[in-house]
Amino acid sequence: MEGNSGGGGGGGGGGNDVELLCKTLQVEHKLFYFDLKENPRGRYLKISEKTSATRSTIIVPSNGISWFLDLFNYYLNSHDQQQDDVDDDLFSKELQLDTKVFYFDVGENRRGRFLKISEASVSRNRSTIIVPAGSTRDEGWAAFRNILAEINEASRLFILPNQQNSDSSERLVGLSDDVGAGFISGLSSQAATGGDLNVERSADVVPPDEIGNLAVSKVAGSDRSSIILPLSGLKQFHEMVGHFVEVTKDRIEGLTGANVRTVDPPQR
DNA sequence: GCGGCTA
Repeated sequence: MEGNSGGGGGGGGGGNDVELLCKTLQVEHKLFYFDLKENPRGRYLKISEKTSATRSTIIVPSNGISWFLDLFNYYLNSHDQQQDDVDDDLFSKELQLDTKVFYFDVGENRRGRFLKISEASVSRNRSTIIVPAGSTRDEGWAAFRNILAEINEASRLFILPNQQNSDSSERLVGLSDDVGAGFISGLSSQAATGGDLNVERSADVVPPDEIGNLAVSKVAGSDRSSIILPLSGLKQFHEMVGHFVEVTKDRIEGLTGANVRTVDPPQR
């Protein structure tokens, strides 16, 4: 049931799980590692928080990534609307995915605000990560949310090469890092410029026909991975992230029989 | 260069 986890000698690429995407986020002095992995049982996102002397990890099933994304949007929005009499307890949510339960709680102390995410699963110790809201404008949560959004889309668009070279000799495919984070000029194909985007979770950003243009680069030994979307998809993606902020709030608050519940705080 | 988490 549990696989033979005792065989491997420690970190690195141990295990048969395939790494699809790795990202790193630094919030204040914490480091968060995002590893999208896949094994014959399915796909999951491993989120690790690394502190000076502590590391903790939660494992999010792939179907939970979008819920995490929604919840982070919820906390960002809720904090943005400066509601007067809101206690931190009202921000408690729990997310149930299969047999796991993730508890989301907002706390605050002298260091600032933070979001505590605890994973409770059967026969395994509860593990917790704490995400600082950030010093200004919740940039910590926002950065976390952005990475979740990227991974969420990546997981849906990811193409797993049929034949993987286990060696790290993979080369970048038609990609130059010099492009940077800016715009890719030219090629202004028939990308939808603004207008009405009917973005829903179930709707794919890029139709499957265009997936062939998708190029994925993996930098071996680096904490950076990049995904190249077709230009049309890129534009939609950009607008979609903004769109999510509005869509998500209704989703979270209007949840009916879904996985997320608002948790009533225990009475003191 | 922090510091929160709980069993």
